[in-house]
Amino acid sequence: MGETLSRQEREKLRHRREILAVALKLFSDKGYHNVSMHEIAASAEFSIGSLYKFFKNKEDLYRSLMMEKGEGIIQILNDVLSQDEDVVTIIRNYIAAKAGIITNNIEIFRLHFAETQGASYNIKAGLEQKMRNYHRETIKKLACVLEKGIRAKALRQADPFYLAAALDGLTNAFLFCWLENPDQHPYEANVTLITELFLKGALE
Amino acid sequence: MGETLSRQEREKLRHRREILAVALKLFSDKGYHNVSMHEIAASAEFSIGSLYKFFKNKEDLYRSLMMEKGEGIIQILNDVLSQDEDVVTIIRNYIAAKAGIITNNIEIFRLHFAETQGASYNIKAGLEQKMRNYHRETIKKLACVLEKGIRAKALRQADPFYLAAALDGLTNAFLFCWLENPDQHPYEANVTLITELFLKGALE
DNA sequence: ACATAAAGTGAATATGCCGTCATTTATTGT
DNA sequence: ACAATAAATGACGGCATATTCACTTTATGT
Repeated sequence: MGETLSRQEREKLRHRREILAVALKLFSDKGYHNVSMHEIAASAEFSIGSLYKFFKNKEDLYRSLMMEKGEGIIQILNDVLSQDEDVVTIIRNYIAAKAGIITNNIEIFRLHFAETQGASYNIKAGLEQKMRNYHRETIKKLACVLEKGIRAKALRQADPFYLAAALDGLTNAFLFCWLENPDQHPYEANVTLITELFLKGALE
Repeated sequence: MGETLSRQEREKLRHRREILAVALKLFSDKGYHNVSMHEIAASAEFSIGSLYKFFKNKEDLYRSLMMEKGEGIIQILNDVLSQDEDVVTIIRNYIAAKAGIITNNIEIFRLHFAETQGASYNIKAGLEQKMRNYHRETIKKLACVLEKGIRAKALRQADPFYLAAALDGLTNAFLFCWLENPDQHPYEANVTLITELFLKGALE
């Protein structure tokens, strides 16, 4: 399909993206509730009215932000988990891929963690549900990969879902270290340690 | 010190605690910003005016809530980590203790995760800083314990801080499973799996 | 019984922000 | 050059909610 967009349409898209980028920065710095539409408008150098031409309301803006970034991320992880490699290689690739994803999306993650975790029926219920499902799906996909490893007697006999959750948690731990102090705790430098820890444990 | 409080003083404290309990419930259900002082007042069966007799403002109420619960929790973990036992036993006790703590404080954790993670300078800056320090201190204390294990050649040669972070992340992963679905993923049932995974890894 | 203090109340105030819409400015086609 | 259409503007209405304070009720001490 030769999606030929007119200049005007391309400009419009660019403006939309600019607004989203500004909003992401502000939200991730200050939190959803502490950023006003006026502030976003001013920061993006548009009028408030214009914001409402692009997005139905504040929630819609937030929703668009999360969904559009989120889908790209899921895609990447899915690709890694669909590779035709042996389990250990895929695990290593998964750990490494997460590094790249986070590096390119710190703000999104900050925001996601700030607005989402725990609170079950916050506003944006539908969206968070969807994001959570994405996450769960990824974990499940990871679990499938691990299950093959278990059946091949490469991995320990255990519920693959828990193994997947464990790997997810392990990587997150290092990611948090890194988020708190990017210079002192570079995630990428620890990919090997994470892999080793997950596979062989902390003993000896 | 025989802190003899008059009946009136005891009542006042009780009222204060009741308000905090109600606020915790509401906050953890709906998120800080989606609960009004009026709602807390009504739910606690006090007038708004009374709330402001107890707490300077909404933020002060929240702050009190987090600090008072938080300090108790830190205390428990510190105790576990100060036991005079071998490393592996302490690790197991730590994992188990976390189960108890979370069981008794689900709301606090929901709330903490919802309001705190990631967003670096949200409101309540001072408080979150303090909470984060508490967490860091606990991790450090855990790291000290692990370091002894490393020196004794019981644990793998690695930065003890990272090992501590890893254990923290691993337990959190299971806690999240449990938070999302308490019946299907009881944390307590998995203490052994967590310990095994941390010590020996996923390989088999 | 009475005075004094403490606890409790809620209408009223002040603030801040979401979202609208009548109007202005820019762009396109003829 | 000139409609006709699309994009952009920002003052303003309306609403939710934090906080105050003048007042009422309850408790305490003499």
